[in-house]
Amino acid sequence: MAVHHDMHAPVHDCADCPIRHRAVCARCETDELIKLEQIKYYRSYQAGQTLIWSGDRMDFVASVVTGIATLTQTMEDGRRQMVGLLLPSDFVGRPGRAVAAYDVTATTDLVMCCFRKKPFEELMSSTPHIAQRLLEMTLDELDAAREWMLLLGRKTAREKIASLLAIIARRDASLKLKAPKGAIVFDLPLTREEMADYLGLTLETVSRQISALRKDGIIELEGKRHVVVRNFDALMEETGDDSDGGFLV
Amino acid sequence: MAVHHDMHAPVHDCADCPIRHRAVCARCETDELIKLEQIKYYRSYQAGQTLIWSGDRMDFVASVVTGIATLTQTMEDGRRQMVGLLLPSDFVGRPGRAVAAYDVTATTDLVMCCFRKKPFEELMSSTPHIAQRLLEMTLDELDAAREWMLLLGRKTAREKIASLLAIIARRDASLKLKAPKGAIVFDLPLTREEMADYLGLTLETVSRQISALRKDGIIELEGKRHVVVRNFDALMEETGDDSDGGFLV
DNA sequence: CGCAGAATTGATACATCTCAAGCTGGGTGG
DNA sequence: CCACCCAGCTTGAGATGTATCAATTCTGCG
Repeated sequence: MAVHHDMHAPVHDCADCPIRHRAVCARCETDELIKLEQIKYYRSYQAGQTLIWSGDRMDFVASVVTGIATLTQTMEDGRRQMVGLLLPSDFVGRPGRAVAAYDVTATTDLVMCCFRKKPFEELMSSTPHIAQRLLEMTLDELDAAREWMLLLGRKTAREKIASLLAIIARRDASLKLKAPKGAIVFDLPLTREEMADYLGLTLETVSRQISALRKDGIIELEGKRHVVVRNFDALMEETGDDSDGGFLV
Repeated sequence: MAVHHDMHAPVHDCADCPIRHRAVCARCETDELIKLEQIKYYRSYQAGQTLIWSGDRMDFVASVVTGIATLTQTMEDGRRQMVGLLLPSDFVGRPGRAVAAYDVTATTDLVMCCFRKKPFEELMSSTPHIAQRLLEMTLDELDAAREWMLLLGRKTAREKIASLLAIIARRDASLKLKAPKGAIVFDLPLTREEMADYLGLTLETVSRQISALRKDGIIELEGKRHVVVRNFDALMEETGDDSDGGFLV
């Protein structure tokens, strides 16, 4: 059993799992969980590690348990576009596909709950709860991708930055279950270059626009990564979105 | 029974349906088809008509039978981004969602096979074949959306145009089951403005880049819409994609 | 301390947008 | 039958936003 560069996390019980109610297993009954438990194993990766390269054979699918990973596409000449940001409970891999379509990289230390692909596929056809949940999650991802297409195709650099900050702020708030009262405070999980790859910009433009938002009092920065948003509505104004948007799901 | 602006096409049998083997019903057995048949109805729309507005209540889901439709998002100030191109067999609507997230517009005359949403959802949980096929189609759409994100975020105007032409050419070839020998000939199903909305460009830039590709001998034009591609590899060179890309599915 | 990666800032180049003027082709009505 | 019209398209000239290239400046860490 070769332990390459990855660390192995302690296996723990699905019942205690932090993503139990949101991941692909969310709908499973106890007996279904037991079957999943038999084919699952945990894997840990260090920040910066690329877990999967586009074109690799994939013999597993997985859920992000903790940490953040990215999905990126790269062109021959090196231009890169991030096409997905994977947060805890998000699903990686495609049942029925043998080869990875994107690079998957850990931007923070990362723990994944992996399922061997073959048994997972068999389980999927026998337990509709898994397929149902996966469909729901895939539809959500498709909506997110389409919102991102609007951003990439039509928004200005400033709107792109504001949109990304708003998304991170909102997610962070929902994770902490914080009331939207008072200042929203969070850490950027991405470097400037990663933000650029996500937004279809250069890192210099990202840096300039963040500075501009800071000068205009929309955000405050403590260090490079720590962001304070005192007036969330003001930030939303900068995103270019409808004021009532984002409540469809 | 108010027949608004839409024409009603003659109802026909699923067995004769041109999209029978590719649509959401592709995996259904005869008995499942019978149930679907009971809740389906056809609807026709004229080119240019918007079938669904973002925010509308949706009481049905549907498959495109013939014709082409688009999914678009619009910002408050009128900036528009197309986020989907719906071809025969593609699925419209999201089970479990009450309200449309995008505008759906017919760019050609269009026939849709509609299912009342409630019964469709019930059928979905009782017949896994439908959910399975829908998952597969949604995953394909997600891949397409992600490829489009690369285009929107990182490709030049010329590469965007070449990519769109290549996609249309390829689809047309696969529809006609034509050998890739000789010239590929097709009609653009979109106006310059629609192409611009798809590509995140202005219509002027679309027009200029098409002219440039014509001057460079990559494509030939007969009229505004009819395109001849004598050397498909030369067109592919202009897309910026890997030469071996697009064979993952 | 000092190094290296990350980020900022500046000056300039350039791709695409914007605004504006004509062109084209097919349909319509006098 | 011709003149006109109009939507769709093309082309031009100039403006502008972002990329590119190039210095610095931070920041954390060995």
